Amino acid sequence: MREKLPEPSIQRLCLLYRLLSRVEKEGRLTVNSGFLAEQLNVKATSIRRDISLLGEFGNTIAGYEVQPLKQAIFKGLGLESVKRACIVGLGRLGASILNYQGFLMGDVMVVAGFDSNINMLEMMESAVSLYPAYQIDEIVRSRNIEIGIITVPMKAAQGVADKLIQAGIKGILNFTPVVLKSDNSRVTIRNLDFFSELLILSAAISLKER
Amino acid sequence: MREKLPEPSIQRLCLLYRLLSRVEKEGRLTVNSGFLAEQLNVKATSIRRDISLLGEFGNTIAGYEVQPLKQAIFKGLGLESVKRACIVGLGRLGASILNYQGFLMGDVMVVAGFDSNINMLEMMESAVSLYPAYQIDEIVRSRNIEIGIITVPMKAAQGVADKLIQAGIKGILNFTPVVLKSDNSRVTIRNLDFFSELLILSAAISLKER
DNA sequence: TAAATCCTGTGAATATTTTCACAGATAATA
DNA sequence: TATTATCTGTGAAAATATTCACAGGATTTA
Ligand SMILES: NC(=O)c1ccc[n+]([C@@H]2O[C@H](COP(=O)([O-])OP(=O)(O)OC[C@H]3O[C@@H](n4cnc5c(N)ncnc54)[C@H](O)[C@@H]3O)[C@@H](O)[C@H]2O)c1
Ligand SMILES: NC(=O)c1ccc[n+]([C@@H]2O[C@H](COP(=O)([O-])OP(=O)(O)OC[C@H]3O[C@@H](n4cnc5c(N)ncnc54)[C@H](O)[C@@H]3O)[C@@H](O)[C@H]2O)c1
Repeated sequence: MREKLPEPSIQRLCLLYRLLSRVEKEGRLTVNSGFLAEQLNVKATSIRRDISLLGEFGNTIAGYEVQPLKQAIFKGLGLESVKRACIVGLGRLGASILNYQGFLMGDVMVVAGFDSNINMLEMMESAVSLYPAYQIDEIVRSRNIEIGIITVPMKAAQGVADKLIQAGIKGILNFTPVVLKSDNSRVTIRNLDFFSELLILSAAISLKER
Repeated sequence: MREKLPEPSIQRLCLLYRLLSRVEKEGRLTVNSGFLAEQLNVKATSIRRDISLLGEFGNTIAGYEVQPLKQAIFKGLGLESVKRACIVGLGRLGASILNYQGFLMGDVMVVAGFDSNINMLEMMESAVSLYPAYQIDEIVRSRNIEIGIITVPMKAAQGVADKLIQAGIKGILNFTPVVLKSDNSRVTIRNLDFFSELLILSAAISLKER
Protein backbone atom coordinates (compact mmCIF):
# COMPACT_ATOMS: atom_id res chain seq x y z
CA MET A 1 0.00 0.00 0.00
CA ARG A 2 2.69 2.49 0.80
CA GLU A 3 5.83 3.86 -0.63
CA LYS A 4 6.64 6.63 1.71
CA LEU A 5 4.26 9.18 3.09
CA PRO A 6 5.10 12.75 2.14
CA GLU A 7 5.93 14.87 5.15
CA PRO A 8 3.02 17.28 4.65
CA SER A 9 0.66 14.35 4.50
CA ILE A 10 2.01 12.97 7.75
CA GLN A 11 1.35 16.28 9.42
CA ARG A 12 -2.13 16.63 8.07
CA LEU A 13 -2.94 13.04 8.95
CA CYS A 14 -1.88 13.68 12.54
CA LEU A 15 -4.21 16.64 12.74
CA LEU A 16 -6.88 14.57 11.13
CA TYR A 17 -6.35 11.81 13.63
CA ARG A 18 -6.88 14.19 16.50
CA LEU A 19 -9.91 15.70 14.85
CA LEU A 20 -11.41 12.27 14.37
CA SER A 21 -10.90 11.49 18.05
CA ARG A 22 -12.93 14.52 18.96
CA VAL A 23 -15.56 13.85 16.34
CA GLU A 24 -15.85 10.26 17.48
CA LYS A 25 -16.41 11.38 21.04
CA GLU A 26 -19.26 13.54 19.83
CA GLY A 27 -20.88 10.40 18.53
CA ARG A 28 -20.62 11.15 14.86
CA LEU A 29 -20.41 8.04 12.70
CA THR A 30 -19.39 9.37 9.30
CA VAL A 31 -17.55 12.33 7.85
CA ASN A 32 -16.91 13.43 4.31
CA SER A 33 -13.86 15.08 2.90
CA GLY A 34 -15.62 18.43 2.69
CA PHE A 35 -16.36 18.47 6.39
CA LEU A 36 -12.83 17.43 7.30
CA ALA A 37 -11.38 20.03 5.01
CA GLU A 38 -13.44 22.75 6.55
CA GLN A 39 -12.47 21.71 10.07
CA LEU A 40 -8.77 21.60 9.28
CA ASN A 41 -8.68 24.54 6.95
CA VAL A 42 -7.28 22.68 3.98
CA LYS A 43 -8.63 21.68 0.59
CA ALA A 44 -10.89 18.64 0.40
CA THR A 45 -8.73 17.21 -2.34
CA SER A 46 -5.73 17.13 -0.05
CA ILE A 47 -7.69 15.26 2.53
CA ARG A 48 -8.80 12.69 0.02
CA ARG A 49 -5.32 12.33 -1.36
CA ASP A 50 -3.80 11.92 2.09
CA ILE A 51 -6.31 9.31 3.06
CA SER A 52 -5.94 7.46 -0.18
CA LEU A 53 -2.24 7.09 0.55
CA LEU A 54 -3.27 4.82 3.39
CA GLY A 55 -5.32 2.57 1.19
CA GLU A 56 -8.85 2.55 0.03
CA PHE A 57 -12.10 3.03 1.85
CA GLY A 58 -15.44 1.93 0.64
CA ASN A 59 -17.43 4.93 -0.27
CA THR A 60 -20.94 5.45 0.78
CA ILE A 61 -22.83 8.52 -0.14
CA ALA A 62 -22.05 9.75 3.36
CA GLY A 63 -18.26 9.68 3.03
CA TYR A 64 -15.92 7.92 5.43
CA GLU A 65 -16.85 5.99 8.52
CA VAL A 66 -15.14 7.62 11.46
CA GLN A 67 -14.01 4.57 13.34
CA PRO A 68 -12.33 2.65 10.50
CA LEU A 69 -10.78 5.81 9.14
CA LYS A 70 -9.28 6.68 12.48
CA GLN A 71 -8.03 3.15 12.80
CA ALA A 72 -6.42 3.27 9.38
CA ILE A 73 -4.53 6.44 10.23
CA PHE A 74 -3.54 4.91 13.52
CA LYS A 75 -1.94 2.00 11.76
CA GLY A 76 -0.73 3.94 8.77
CA LEU A 77 1.22 6.32 10.99
CA GLY A 78 2.56 3.58 13.22
CA LEU A 79 0.79 4.86 16.29
CA GLU A 80 0.08 1.36 17.59
CA SER A 81 3.20 1.49 19.66
CA VAL A 82 2.49 4.19 22.24
CA LYS A 83 5.77 6.03 22.61
CA ARG A 84 7.29 6.88 25.96
CA ALA A 85 8.74 10.35 26.43
CA CYS A 86 10.69 12.31 29.00
CA ILE A 87 11.05 16.02 29.69
CA VAL A 88 14.47 17.44 30.43
CA GLY A 89 14.45 20.81 32.21
CA LEU A 90 11.61 21.35 34.66
CA GLY A 91 11.60 25.13 34.80
CA ARG A 92 8.69 27.31 33.86
CA LEU A 93 8.03 25.78 30.49
CA GLY A 94 8.99 22.21 31.31
CA ALA A 95 6.92 22.14 34.48
CA SER A 96 3.93 23.60 32.72
CA ILE A 97 4.10 20.87 30.10
CA LEU A 98 4.70 18.19 32.69
CA ASN A 99 1.62 19.08 34.63
CA TYR A 100 -0.59 19.38 31.67
CA GLN A 101 -3.10 16.59 31.93
CA GLY A 102 -3.70 16.16 28.25
CA PHE A 103 -0.56 14.09 28.15
CA LEU A 104 -1.61 11.22 30.28
CA MET A 105 -4.33 10.03 28.00
CA GLY A 106 -2.55 10.30 24.73
CA ASP A 107 -0.75 8.41 22.08
CA VAL A 108 2.48 9.59 23.62
CA MET A 109 3.09 9.17 27.34
CA VAL A 110 5.40 11.31 29.40
CA VAL A 111 6.89 8.92 31.91
CA ALA A 112 9.83 10.83 33.36
CA GLY A 113 11.17 14.30 34.11
CA PHE A 114 14.79 15.35 34.60
CA ASP A 115 16.44 18.43 36.02
CA SER A 116 19.94 19.28 37.12
CA ASN A 117 18.64 21.17 40.11
CA ILE A 118 18.19 18.45 42.67
CA ASN A 119 16.73 20.61 45.41
CA MET A 120 13.95 21.62 43.12
CA LEU A 121 13.15 18.04 42.28
CA GLU A 122 12.36 17.37 45.89
CA MET A 123 9.98 20.28 46.07
CA MET A 124 8.03 19.37 42.95
CA GLU A 125 4.77 17.50 42.92
CA SER A 126 4.22 15.40 39.88
CA ALA A 127 2.33 12.39 38.69
CA VAL A 128 5.38 11.15 36.79
CA SER A 129 8.73 10.15 38.27
CA LEU A 130 11.40 12.82 38.49
CA TYR A 131 15.14 12.19 38.37
CA PRO A 132 18.37 14.18 38.54
CA ALA A 133 19.85 14.88 35.14
CA TYR A 134 22.86 12.64 35.62
CA GLN A 135 20.53 9.67 35.48
CA ILE A 136 19.34 10.40 31.97
CA ASP A 137 21.32 7.63 30.35
CA GLU A 138 20.34 5.02 32.90
CA ILE A 139 16.64 5.86 33.01
CA VAL A 140 16.15 6.40 29.29
CA ARG A 141 17.61 2.97 28.65
CA SER A 142 15.90 1.12 31.45
CA ARG A 143 12.50 2.64 30.89
CA ASN A 144 12.62 2.37 27.14
CA ILE A 145 12.07 6.04 26.49
CA GLU A 146 12.01 6.94 22.81
CA ILE A 147 11.27 10.66 22.84
CA GLY A 148 13.04 13.49 24.66
CA ILE A 149 11.47 16.89 25.19
CA ILE A 150 14.11 19.55 25.79
CA THR A 151 13.18 22.60 27.86
CA VAL A 152 16.50 23.60 29.41
CA PRO A 153 18.24 26.96 28.98
CA MET A 154 19.87 27.47 25.59
CA LYS A 155 23.36 26.89 26.87
CA ALA A 156 22.54 23.44 28.15
CA ALA A 157 20.54 22.31 25.14
CA GLN A 158 23.18 20.68 22.98
CA GLY A 159 24.68 18.90 25.94
CA VAL A 160 21.32 17.45 26.90
CA ALA A 161 20.66 16.43 23.32
CA ASP A 162 23.99 14.63 23.21
CA LYS A 163 23.17 12.74 26.36
CA LEU A 164 19.76 11.73 25.07
CA ILE A 165 21.15 10.60 21.76
CA GLN A 166 23.88 8.74 23.55
CA ALA A 167 21.21 6.95 25.53
CA GLY A 168 19.54 5.82 22.34
CA ILE A 169 16.62 8.21 22.09
CA LYS A 170 14.82 8.20 18.74
CA GLY A 171 13.22 11.61 18.59
CA ILE A 172 13.66 15.03 20.14
CA LEU A 173 11.17 17.84 20.54
CA ASN A 174 13.33 20.88 21.03
CA PHE A 175 11.82 23.96 22.64
CA THR A 176 15.01 25.97 22.72
CA PRO A 177 16.11 28.34 19.96
CA VAL A 178 19.29 26.32 19.54
CA VAL A 179 19.57 24.36 16.31
CA LEU A 180 20.66 21.01 17.61
CA LYS A 181 23.37 19.01 15.89
CA SER A 182 23.26 15.30 15.61
CA ASP A 183 25.75 13.15 13.82
CA ASN A 184 23.26 10.40 14.15
CA SER A 185 20.71 10.43 11.37
CA ARG A 186 18.68 7.87 13.22
CA VAL A 187 17.42 10.64 15.47
CA THR A 188 14.51 12.77 14.34
CA ILE A 189 14.50 16.32 15.62
CA ARG A 190 11.61 18.76 15.62
CA ASN A 191 11.97 22.34 16.71
CA LEU A 192 9.29 24.36 18.45
CA ASP A 193 10.73 27.77 19.00
CA PHE A 194 8.11 30.27 20.12
CA PHE A 195 10.13 33.30 19.24
CA SER A 196 10.94 32.16 15.78
CA GLU A 197 7.28 31.45 15.30
CA LEU A 198 6.43 34.93 16.45
CA LEU A 199 8.99 36.37 14.10
CA ILE A 200 7.66 34.36 11.21
CA LEU A 201 4.17 35.54 12.02
CA SER A 202 5.39 39.11 12.19
CA ALA A 203 7.10 38.78 8.83
CA ALA A 204 4.08 37.14 7.29
CA ILE A 205 1.92 40.05 8.42
CA SER A 206 4.28 42.65 7.03
CA LEU A 207 4.69 40.86 3.72
CA LYS A 208 0.98 40.44 3.30
CA GLU A 209 0.58 44.18 3.51
CA ARG A 210 3.08 44.95 0.77
CA MET B 1 13.61 42.96 -6.32
CA ARG B 2 10.74 40.93 -5.04
CA GLU B 3 7.79 39.12 -6.34
CA LYS B 4 6.65 37.25 -3.36
CA LEU B 5 8.79 35.33 -0.96
CA PRO B 6 8.00 31.63 -0.82
CA GLU B 7 6.76 30.57 2.57
CA PRO B 8 9.67 28.18 3.25
CA SER B 9 12.09 30.96 2.44
CA ILE B 10 10.39 33.29 4.89
CA GLN B 11 10.77 30.70 7.61
CA ARG B 12 14.39 30.01 6.88
CA LEU B 13 15.16 33.70 6.66
CA CYS B 14 13.67 34.24 10.10
CA LEU B 15 15.89 31.56 11.54
CA LEU B 16 18.79 33.04 9.65
CA TYR B 17 18.01 36.45 11.05
CA ARG B 18 18.14 35.14 14.58
CA LEU B 19 21.31 33.24 13.88
CA LEU B 20 22.93 36.36 12.52
CA SER B 21 22.00 38.28 15.65
CA ARG B 22 23.84 35.74 17.73
CA VAL B 23 26.77 35.58 15.36
CA GLU B 24 26.99 39.34 15.33
CA LYS B 25 27.11 39.44 19.09
CA GLU B 26 30.05 37.08 18.99
CA GLY B 27 31.87 39.65 16.94
CA ARG B 28 32.01 37.74 13.71
CA LEU B 29 32.13 39.97 10.65
CA THR B 30 31.52 37.61 7.77
CA VAL B 31 29.79 34.31 7.15
CA ASN B 32 29.54 32.10 4.12
CA SER B 33 26.65 30.02 2.95
CA GLY B 34 28.36 26.81 4.05
CA PHE B 35 28.65 27.99 7.62
CA LEU B 36 25.08 29.21 7.72
CA ALA B 37 23.84 25.98 6.21
CA GLU B 38 25.66 23.94 8.80
CA GLN B 39 24.30 26.05 11.65
CA LEU B 40 20.74 25.85 10.44
CA ASN B 41 20.85 22.29 9.18
CA VAL B 42 19.85 23.07 5.63
CA LYS B 43 21.61 22.93 2.27
CA ALA B 44 23.93 25.79 1.38
CA THR B 45 22.15 26.22 -1.92
CA SER B 46 18.91 26.96 -0.14
CA ILE B 47 20.59 29.62 1.92
CA ARG B 48 22.04 31.28 -1.15
CA ARG B 49 18.74 31.08 -2.97
CA ASP B 50 16.84 32.57 -0.03
CA ILE B 51 19.28 35.40 0.32
CA SER B 52 19.33 36.09 -3.37
CA LEU B 53 15.58 36.61 -3.23
CA LEU B 54 16.31 39.70 -1.17
CA GLY B 55 18.66 41.18 -3.72
CA GLU B 56 22.29 40.87 -4.40
CA PHE B 57 25.29 41.07 -2.16
CA GLY B 58 28.78 41.75 -3.25
CA ASN B 59 30.77 38.65 -2.86
CA THR B 60 34.13 38.49 -1.30
CA ILE B 61 36.04 35.32 -0.95
CA ALA B 62 34.85 35.30 2.64
CA GLY B 63 31.14 35.24 1.87
CA TYR B 64 28.57 37.67 3.26
CA GLU B 65 29.17 40.51 5.65
CA VAL B 66 27.09 39.89 8.74
CA GLN B 67 25.79 43.35 9.39
CA PRO B 68 24.51 44.22 5.90
CA LEU B 69 23.07 40.76 5.46
CA LYS B 70 21.16 41.00 8.68
CA GLN B 71 19.94 44.41 7.68
CA ALA B 72 18.77 43.16 4.32
CA ILE B 73 16.72 40.41 5.92
CA PHE B 74 15.39 42.90 8.40
CA LYS B 75 14.06 45.05 5.62
CA GLY B 76 13.18 42.22 3.28
CA LEU B 77 10.93 40.65 5.89
CA GLY B 78 9.39 43.91 6.94
CA LEU B 79 10.75 43.75 10.44
CA GLU B 80 11.37 47.49 10.62
CA SER B 81 8.01 47.97 12.21
CA VAL B 82 8.36 46.27 15.59
CA LYS B 83 5.03 44.57 16.15
CA ARG B 84 3.11 44.82 19.38
CA ALA B 85 1.57 41.66 20.77
CA CYS B 86 -0.72 40.59 23.59
CA ILE B 87 -1.24 37.30 25.38
CA VAL B 88 -4.75 36.13 26.15
CA GLY B 89 -4.99 33.53 28.90
CA LEU B 90 -2.47 33.86 31.72
CA GLY B 91 -2.56 30.33 33.07
CA ARG B 92 0.43 28.02 33.25
CA LEU B 93 1.50 28.39 29.66
CA GLY B 94 0.52 32.01 29.15
CA ALA B 95 2.20 33.14 32.36
CA SER B 96 5.34 31.26 31.53
CA ILE B 97 5.55 32.99 28.17
CA LEU B 98 4.69 36.35 29.67
CA ASN B 99 7.51 36.21 32.15
CA TYR B 100 10.06 35.00 29.72
CA GLN B 101 12.57 37.77 29.37
CA GLY B 102 13.62 37.00 25.80
CA PHE B 103 10.55 38.86 24.71
CA LEU B 104 11.37 42.28 25.92
CA MET B 105 14.35 42.74 23.71
CA GLY B 106 12.95 41.39 20.51
CA ASP B 107 11.53 42.27 17.19
CA VAL B 108 8.11 41.61 18.64
CA MET B 109 7.06 43.20 21.91
CA VAL B 110 4.50 41.77 24.26
CA VAL B 111 2.77 44.81 25.66
CA ALA B 112 -0.36 43.42 27.30
CA GLY B 113 -1.85 40.36 28.96
CA PHE B 114 -5.51 39.45 29.35
CA ASP B 115 -7.36 36.96 31.46
CA SER B 116 -10.99 36.45 32.37
CA ASN B 117 -10.10 35.64 35.94
CA ILE B 118 -9.91 39.07 37.52
CA ASN B 119 -8.83 37.91 40.96
CA MET B 120 -5.82 36.27 39.47
CA LEU B 121 -4.84 39.41 37.60
CA GLU B 122 -4.49 41.24 40.89
CA MET B 123 -2.20 38.58 42.26
CA MET B 124 0.12 38.48 39.29
CA GLU B 125 3.39 40.31 39.04
CA SER B 126 4.34 41.33 35.58
CA ALA B 127 6.42 43.83 33.69
CA VAL B 128 3.64 44.32 31.16
CA SER B 129 0.17 45.67 31.81
CA LEU B 130 -2.55 43.18 32.59
CA TYR B 131 -6.23 43.65 31.83
CA PRO B 132 -9.49 41.77 32.25
CA ALA B 133 -10.58 39.97 29.11
CA TYR B 134 -13.58 42.18 28.48
CA GLN B 135 -11.21 45.00 27.67
CA ILE B 136 -9.62 43.20 24.75
CA ASP B 137 -11.34 45.25 22.10
CA GLU B 138 -10.62 48.56 23.77
CA ILE B 139 -6.98 47.89 24.57
CA VAL B 140 -6.05 46.18 21.31
CA ARG B 141 -7.37 49.18 19.43
CA SER B 142 -5.97 51.89 21.66
CA ARG B 143 -2.55 50.34 22.02
CA ASN B 144 -2.24 49.37 18.40
CA ILE B 145 -1.69 45.70 19.03
CA GLU B 146 -1.22 43.66 15.89
CA ILE B 147 -0.55 40.17 17.21
CA GLY B 148 -2.56 38.03 19.61
CA ILE B 149 -1.16 35.02 21.40
CA ILE B 150 -3.88 32.64 22.51
CA THR B 151 -3.27 30.44 25.56
CA VAL B 152 -6.75 29.93 26.93
CA PRO B 153 -8.50 26.58 27.41
CA MET B 154 -9.74 24.98 24.21
CA LYS B 155 -13.35 25.86 24.81
CA ALA B 156 -12.61 29.57 25.01
CA ALA B 157 -10.24 29.70 22.04
CA GLN B 158 -12.58 30.48 19.17
CA GLY B 159 -14.38 33.11 21.21
CA VAL B 160 -11.13 34.85 22.04
CA ALA B 161 -10.03 34.67 18.42
CA ASP B 162 -13.28 36.27 17.33
CA LYS B 163 -12.81 39.10 19.81
CA LEU B 164 -9.26 39.71 18.66
CA ILE B 165 -10.23 39.67 15.01
CA GLN B 166 -13.11 41.96 15.77
CA ALA B 167 -10.65 44.35 17.37
CA GLY B 168 -8.60 44.42 14.19
CA ILE B 169 -5.72 42.13 15.07
CA LYS B 170 -3.55 41.09 12.14
CA GLY B 171 -1.99 37.84 13.29
CA ILE B 172 -2.70 35.10 15.80
CA LEU B 173 -0.32 32.61 17.37
CA ASN B 174 -2.59 29.85 18.56
CA PHE B 175 -1.33 27.49 21.25
CA THR B 176 -4.55 25.56 21.58
CA PRO B 177 -5.36 22.41 19.62
CA VAL B 178 -8.43 24.12 18.19
CA VAL B 179 -8.30 24.93 14.50
CA LEU B 180 -9.48 28.50 14.52
CA LYS B 181 -11.93 29.78 11.97
CA SER B 182 -11.70 33.22 10.52
CA ASP B 183 -13.93 34.62 7.85
CA ASN B 184 -11.44 37.40 7.56
CA SER B 185 -8.59 36.49 5.26
CA ARG B 186 -6.71 39.55 6.40
CA VAL B 187 -5.79 37.69 9.55
CA THR B 188 -2.81 35.34 9.52
CA ILE B 189 -3.04 32.39 11.87
CA ARG B 190 -0.19 30.14 12.99
CA ASN B 191 -0.75 27.11 15.13
CA LEU B 192 1.67 25.82 17.73
CA ASP B 193 0.11 22.75 19.17
CA PHE B 194 2.55 20.79 21.34
CA PHE B 195 0.57 17.61 21.26
CA SER B 196 0.21 17.55 17.55
CA GLU B 197 3.93 18.13 17.30
CA LEU B 198 4.54 15.22 19.61
CA LEU B 199 2.24 13.05 17.58
CA ILE B 200 3.96 14.04 14.35
CA LEU B 201 7.30 13.25 15.92
CA SER B 202 6.01 9.92 17.08
CA ALA B 203 4.70 9.10 13.62
CA ALA B 204 7.94 10.20 12.00
CA ILE B 205 9.88 7.86 14.25
CA SER B 206 7.64 4.91 13.51
CA LEU B 207 7.67 5.53 9.79
CA LYS B 208 11.42 5.88 9.68
CA GLU B 209 11.72 2.41 11.13
CA ARG B 210 9.54 0.76 8.51
C1' DT C 1 -35.90 -0.02 -12.64
C1' DA C 2 -34.33 4.41 -14.13
C1' DA C 3 -32.79 8.90 -12.89
C1' DA C 4 -30.79 12.01 -9.88
C1' DT C 5 -27.59 12.98 -6.24
C1' DC C 6 -23.56 12.89 -3.63
C1' DC C 7 -19.46 10.89 -2.67
C1' DT C 8 -14.50 9.01 -3.23
C1' DG C 9 -10.20 7.92 -5.64
C1' DT C 10 -6.97 9.23 -8.88
C1' DG C 11 -4.59 10.22 -13.51
C1' DA C 12 -2.87 14.27 -15.30
C1' DA C 13 -1.91 19.16 -15.13
C1' DT C 14 0.06 22.78 -12.32
C1' DA C 15 2.49 24.96 -9.02
C1' DT C 16 6.07 25.14 -5.82
C1' DT C 17 10.51 24.02 -3.85
C1' DT C 18 14.90 22.05 -3.88
C1' DT C 19 19.02 20.80 -5.92
C1' DC C 20 22.58 20.59 -9.44
C1' DA C 21 26.18 22.47 -11.77
C1' DC C 22 28.74 26.08 -13.33
C1' DA C 23 29.89 30.99 -14.92
C1' DG C 24 31.86 34.77 -13.12
C1' DA C 25 33.71 37.64 -9.38
C1' DT C 26 37.10 38.43 -5.73
C1' DA C 27 40.99 37.85 -3.02
C1' DA C 28 45.23 35.57 -1.88
C1' DT C 29 49.51 33.71 -3.62
C1' DA C 30 53.48 32.96 -6.30
C1' DT D 1 50.80 39.86 -13.45
C1' DA D 2 49.28 35.17 -13.82
C1' DT D 3 47.49 31.40 -11.23
C1' DT D 4 44.85 29.28 -7.89
C1' DA D 5 41.33 28.93 -4.49
C1' DT D 6 37.00 30.19 -2.70
C1' DC D 7 32.79 32.22 -2.91
C1' DT D 8 28.10 33.82 -4.71
C1' DG D 9 24.14 33.97 -7.82
C1' DT D 10 21.31 31.61 -10.85
C1' DG D 11 19.47 29.19 -15.10
C1' DA D 12 17.75 24.77 -15.71
C1' DA D 13 16.65 20.16 -14.10
C1' DA D 14 14.64 17.37 -10.76
C1' DA D 15 11.82 16.43 -7.01
C1' DT D 16 7.65 17.39 -4.35
C1' DA D 17 3.21 18.86 -3.43
C1' DT D 18 -1.24 20.66 -4.71
C1' DT D 19 -5.15 21.09 -7.44
C1' DC D 20 -8.25 20.08 -11.24
C1' DA D 21 -11.59 17.48 -13.27
C1' DC D 22 -14.04 13.59 -13.88
C1' DA D 23 -15.06 8.41 -13.98
C1' DG D 24 -17.44 5.38 -11.42
C1' DG D 25 -19.67 3.58 -7.18
C1' DA D 26 -23.41 3.89 -3.70
C1' DT D 27 -27.73 5.48 -2.21
C1' DT D 28 -31.94 7.77 -2.51
C1' DT D 29 -35.95 9.04 -5.00
C1' DA D 30 -39.42 8.69 -8.36
N1 LIG E 1 9.40 30.03 29.41
C1 LIG E 1 8.93 30.23 28.21
O1 LIG E 1 7.80 30.63 28.05
C2 LIG E 1 9.73 29.94 26.99
C3 LIG E 1 9.29 30.41 25.77
C4 LIG E 1 10.04 30.12 24.64
C5 LIG E 1 11.18 29.39 24.72
N2 LIG E 1 11.58 28.94 25.91
C6 LIG E 1 12.78 28.15 25.96
O2 LIG E 1 12.61 27.04 26.78
C7 LIG E 1 13.79 26.81 27.52
C8 LIG E 1 13.47 26.78 28.99
O3 LIG E 1 12.83 27.98 29.37
P1 LIG E 1 12.29 28.21 30.83
O4 LIG E 1 11.69 29.53 30.88
O5 LIG E 1 11.46 27.05 31.24
O6 LIG E 1 13.65 28.20 31.65
P2 LIG E 1 13.85 27.97 33.22
O7 LIG E 1 15.14 28.60 33.58
O8 LIG E 1 12.62 28.33 33.96
O9 LIG E 1 14.02 26.39 33.35
C9 LIG E 1 15.13 25.70 32.90
C10 LIG E 1 15.30 24.45 33.76
O10 LIG E 1 16.32 23.63 33.21
C11 LIG E 1 17.14 23.15 34.29
N3 LIG E 1 18.44 22.82 33.73
C12 LIG E 1 19.48 23.62 33.46
N4 LIG E 1 20.51 22.94 32.94
C13 LIG E 1 20.12 21.65 32.88
C14 LIG E 1 20.75 20.46 32.46
N5 LIG E 1 21.98 20.46 31.94
N6 LIG E 1 20.07 19.30 32.57
C15 LIG E 1 18.82 19.29 33.08
N7 LIG E 1 18.17 20.39 33.50
C16 LIG E 1 18.82 21.56 33.41
C17 LIG E 1 17.15 24.25 35.31
O11 LIG E 1 17.42 23.73 36.59
C18 LIG E 1 15.72 24.78 35.18
O12 LIG E 1 14.86 24.11 36.07
C19 LIG E 1 14.76 27.91 27.16
O13 LIG E 1 15.68 27.43 26.22
C20 LIG E 1 13.90 28.94 26.52
O14 LIG E 1 14.57 29.61 25.49
C21 LIG E 1 10.89 29.21 27.06
N1 LIG F 1 0.21 24.00 29.81
C1 LIG F 1 0.82 23.45 28.80
O1 LIG F 1 1.95 23.04 28.92
C2 LIG F 1 0.17 23.31 27.49
C3 LIG F 1 0.72 22.48 26.55
C4 LIG F 1 0.12 22.35 25.29
C5 LIG F 1 -1.01 23.07 25.02
N2 LIG F 1 -1.53 23.85 25.93
C6 LIG F 1 -2.73 24.61 25.57
O2 LIG F 1 -2.64 25.92 26.04
C7 LIG F 1 -3.88 26.36 26.50
C8 LIG F 1 -3.72 26.86 27.91
O3 LIG F 1 -3.17 25.86 28.73
P1 LIG F 1 -2.81 26.14 30.25
O4 LIG F 1 -2.26 24.88 30.79
O5 LIG F 1 -2.02 27.37 30.37
O6 LIG F 1 -4.27 26.35 30.86
P2 LIG F 1 -4.63 27.09 32.24
O7 LIG F 1 -5.97 26.58 32.62
O8 LIG F 1 -3.51 27.00 33.18
O9 LIG F 1 -4.77 28.61 31.83
C9 LIG F 1 -5.83 29.12 31.05
C10 LIG F 1 -6.07 30.57 31.45
O10 LIG F 1 -7.00 31.16 30.53
C11 LIG F 1 -7.91 31.95 31.29
N3 LIG F 1 -9.14 32.06 30.51
C12 LIG F 1 -10.16 31.17 30.41
N4 LIG F 1 -11.10 31.64 29.57
C13 LIG F 1 -10.68 32.86 29.16
C14 LIG F 1 -11.24 33.83 28.30
N5 LIG F 1 -12.40 33.64 27.66
N6 LIG F 1 -10.54 34.97 28.09
C15 LIG F 1 -9.37 35.17 28.71
N7 LIG F 1 -8.79 34.28 29.54
C16 LIG F 1 -9.46 33.14 29.76
C17 LIG F 1 -8.08 31.23 32.60
O11 LIG F 1 -8.49 32.12 33.61
C18 LIG F 1 -6.65 30.71 32.82
O12 LIG F 1 -5.89 31.64 33.55
C19 LIG F 1 -4.82 25.18 26.41
O13 LIG F 1 -5.61 25.30 25.27
C20 LIG F 1 -3.91 24.01 26.24
O14 LIG F 1 -4.48 23.03 25.41
C21 LIG F 1 -0.98 24.00 27.18
